Amino acid sequence: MSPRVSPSGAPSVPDSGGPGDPGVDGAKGKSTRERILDIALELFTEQGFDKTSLREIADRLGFTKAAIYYHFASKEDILMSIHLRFHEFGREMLTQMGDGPATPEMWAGLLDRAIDMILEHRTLFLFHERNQAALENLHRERHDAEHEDLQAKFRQALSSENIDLEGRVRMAAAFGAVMASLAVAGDAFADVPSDKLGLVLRKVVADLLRV
Amino acid sequence: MSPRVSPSGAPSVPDSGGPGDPGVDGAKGKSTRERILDIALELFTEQGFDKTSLREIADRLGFTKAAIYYHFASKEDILMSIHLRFHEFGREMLTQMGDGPATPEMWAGLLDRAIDMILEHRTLFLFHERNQAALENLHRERHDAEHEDLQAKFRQALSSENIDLEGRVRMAAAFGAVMASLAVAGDAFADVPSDKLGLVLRKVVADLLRV
DNA sequence: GTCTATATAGGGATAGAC
DNA sequence: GTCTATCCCTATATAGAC
Repeated sequence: MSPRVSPSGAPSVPDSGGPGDPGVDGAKGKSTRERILDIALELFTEQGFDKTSLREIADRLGFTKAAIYYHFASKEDILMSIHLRFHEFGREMLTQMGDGPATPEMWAGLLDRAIDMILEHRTLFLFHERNQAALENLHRERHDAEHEDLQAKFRQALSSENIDLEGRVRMAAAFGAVMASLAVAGDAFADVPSDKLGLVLRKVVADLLRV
Repeated sequence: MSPRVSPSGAPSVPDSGGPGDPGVDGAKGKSTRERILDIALELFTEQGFDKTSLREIADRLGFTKAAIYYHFASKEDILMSIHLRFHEFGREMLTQMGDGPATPEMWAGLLDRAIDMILEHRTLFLFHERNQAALENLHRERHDAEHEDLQAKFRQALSSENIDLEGRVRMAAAFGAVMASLAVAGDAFADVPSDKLGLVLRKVVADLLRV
């Protein structure tokens, strides 16, 4: 318990990963904190969260595991930080949905954005696919209100009274179709240019939702 | 190392879960081995493989964790045994595919069967969804030739030269659509009767593959 | 900001009694 | 077929030096 606060007063901004924000030290690239997150994302995606030790992460970066505790309060804190990057996208989707009842048209628009996001952050989405268990444990402990909202909205849309069963199944199916094509079977289409793949997927989604 | 062989000479038959094979002891239901697998499947699906200890499994069954080692050589052996149940379905799909090039029609037939299987063994598929990382580690150690075959065939179909990109994406999408509707968003459609859900899904798949 | 050294716990696995 | 007792290792996490 008694989580230690990150020493740098910096808020946990959604680091876009771009070459934007300069590190605290040299003018050179990313801060140590971000470098830890990058390596962690890579290893967690490859081997899974539980099978990856802090030692492994530290070794890759050239220092010892204890040093990590300067930047993060715990191993779970790292997991959470990565999850937060992902969460940004969810928030965007949420606002886009508004609070009216979900319609197939809206869903199509949502997935349209999602396709771009997934294409651009493939590993991040793959990470979520492959670490569902660890992430659920995370939410069981820390009750993230924001996450609940998102999840609830999602489920609500999929159980909406206004839409018949077939329509709702089609919505779920469209979502799964996108995820499977981009994240899960990712390396099967790895050589396909993103724009081309995106184009086909949009067609598939439109077809599926009949819009 | 030096894996201990299961004492009961029984081959690891694909226990269908039915009330078929009587236990060794009383005429009453399942053998201890199967009861362990059932509880393990439940806990692994709920909390994840790594977050579930042998102690937890044993507690649920009313004995201590050491007793488990009479039935299984290791914790991974339990994971493997559960995975083998799943593998039966893959094998069936494999033979159904034959060795000719995959066509959308064949794929539709494949998914037609898959829908039934998933509907009937939802938790088993959900388990696989949520423990992808642990399962991949399993295959990294023990080189399962059969599994390689299945995986290879799957990828091969998705990268087949005979089918254009859109066709292949549609195949991947169809698969993802089914998985998402049945396993991932499972509780959203939990109250929907299986036959009704299956019917809609078949329609969606046919639509998606244009057959 | 990064390090060494160390505390502590929990989990997987073994040996052998009953 | 199930149990107790125990070994051993790894991993998280802490304290505090540089």
